[in-house]
Amino acid sequence: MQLSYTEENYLKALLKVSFDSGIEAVGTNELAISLFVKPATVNDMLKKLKEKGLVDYEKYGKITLSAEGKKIATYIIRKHRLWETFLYEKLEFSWDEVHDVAEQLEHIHSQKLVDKLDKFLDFPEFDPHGDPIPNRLGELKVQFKKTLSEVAVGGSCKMVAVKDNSSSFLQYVVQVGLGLNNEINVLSKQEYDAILVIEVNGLKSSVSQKFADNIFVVCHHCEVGKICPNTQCTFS
Amino acid sequence: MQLSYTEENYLKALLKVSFDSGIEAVGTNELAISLFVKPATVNDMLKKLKEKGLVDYEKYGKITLSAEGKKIATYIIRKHRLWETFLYEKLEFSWDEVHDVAEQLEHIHSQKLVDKLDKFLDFPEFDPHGDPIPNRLGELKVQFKKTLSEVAVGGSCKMVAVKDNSSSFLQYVVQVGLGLNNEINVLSKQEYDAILVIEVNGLKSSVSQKFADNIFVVCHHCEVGKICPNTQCTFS
DNA sequence: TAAATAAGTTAGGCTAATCTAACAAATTAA
DNA sequence: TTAATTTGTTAGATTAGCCTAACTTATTTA
Ligand SMILES: [Mn+2]
Ligand SMILES: [Mn+2]
Ligand SMILES: [Mn+2]
Ligand SMILES: [Mn+2]
Repeated sequence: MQLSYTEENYLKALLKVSFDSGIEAVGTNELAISLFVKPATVNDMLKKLKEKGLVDYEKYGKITLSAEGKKIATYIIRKHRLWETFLYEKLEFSWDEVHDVAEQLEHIHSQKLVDKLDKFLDFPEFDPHGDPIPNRLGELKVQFKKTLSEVAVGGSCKMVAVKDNSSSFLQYVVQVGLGLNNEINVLSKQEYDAILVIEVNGLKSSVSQKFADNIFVVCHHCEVGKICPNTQCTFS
Repeated sequence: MQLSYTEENYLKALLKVSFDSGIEAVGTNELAISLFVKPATVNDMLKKLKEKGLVDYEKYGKITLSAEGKKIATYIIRKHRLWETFLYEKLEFSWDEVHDVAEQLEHIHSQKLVDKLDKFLDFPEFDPHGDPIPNRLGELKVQFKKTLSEVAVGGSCKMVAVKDNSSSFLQYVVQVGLGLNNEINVLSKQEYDAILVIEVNGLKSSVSQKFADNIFVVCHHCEVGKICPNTQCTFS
């Protein structure tokens, strides 16, 4: 089934919104916000996607992806993250520049291109933002993780991913000396507004709750797909 | 000016048709054939492109690209050929597979991507089909060349490009043992139907006039951008 | 040069993706 | 449990890119 650029984006948004909210069933308005269109527009498209068997949904009910819809959405994510990795690893893009270009590249239709790109990059498991890249079968590594705001004062952790992929946020992350796999010490937290003082590679910074909510961390002994050897670890 | 996928294809077709025919001014029907649409459709688009200052044309007159239109069309060609080179050189695509994917990739909007890709490929001057790749300034290497059908019986030459980029033709070229920079000896030619007997790396094959019209060749002493040291050379 | 043919244009219609405005159903609060 | 609010749907319009059928202009050919 050859889908349009737009149809693909609706499927991807559905997967992303349900993943981010933690709830499988998604509403029309929610989806409209995520796609920067009006609810009426979403409603039209939903009818078409239902017709094609890509979403399950009844009038006034919640929306979920069908098995086929989810497969396609996952494939789009796979392409997006492979392209981000390519741009970052091979073309010297910085991690805040890759997303917008990948938004375009993810819609190129060529199975061979995706497989060859995957091989060229040596089958990467994570993209430049720490997000897992689905493999040919749609499987991905699940990382047990918390946000930086959940880490106790006095504790330390390792950054493994970012939640917000916007250029402005990512540039800010770099500014406080942070990058993937960096150690973070949480020195103190304000009662009143939850402002955190953190230390990264000797550099101390004050960051907001909002900032800390968008940084994913694990215990610094944690390894992907394994049980953490640290018996005190509260992440896995 | 951010153009649509379709508008870009019209500009590219205009450049290609005028280049292939050797005549700058192009007609509505000609363009329609090349784009697989109807003349009426071309007419609609022409009005829009004229409005945007990308083509010069008056009702019932011939069509030419404006300076701006030509610049954009050349940039699309640059992207197309860089992507073909990437697929061929880095992702193990064969030369008959690259064109269709490049037709999609040429529409990705990112100046940085193009420049970085160019650098990653070490600023290639020719694509896998022997076509010149315009540089950042839109300049390209012009190769003096003839078609294989113009070579005299008993003569020899070197293949430098193909005219037809279709998968079926390119596969046929490989089948007779030919590739870029291979030496070809023209052993004989039939009076009646111009069937040629050629020899490539010791392999003899009979090829049609149509085939020979689509193979571009030079003298085997010729080098791009230089005057051939062979005083007998009839190519440059 | 007049008729025939080719080339180009116009009018009107279709579909995909979007919108606004009005309406209907479901949920929440009083 | 009614009223208010939120959420979702429908009807009707718009734009880009395409079409067919009918028409007009330009070019050939007799
Ligand atoms: Mn991204
Ligand atoms: Mn990412
Ligand atoms: Mn090509
Ligand atoms: Mn080419």
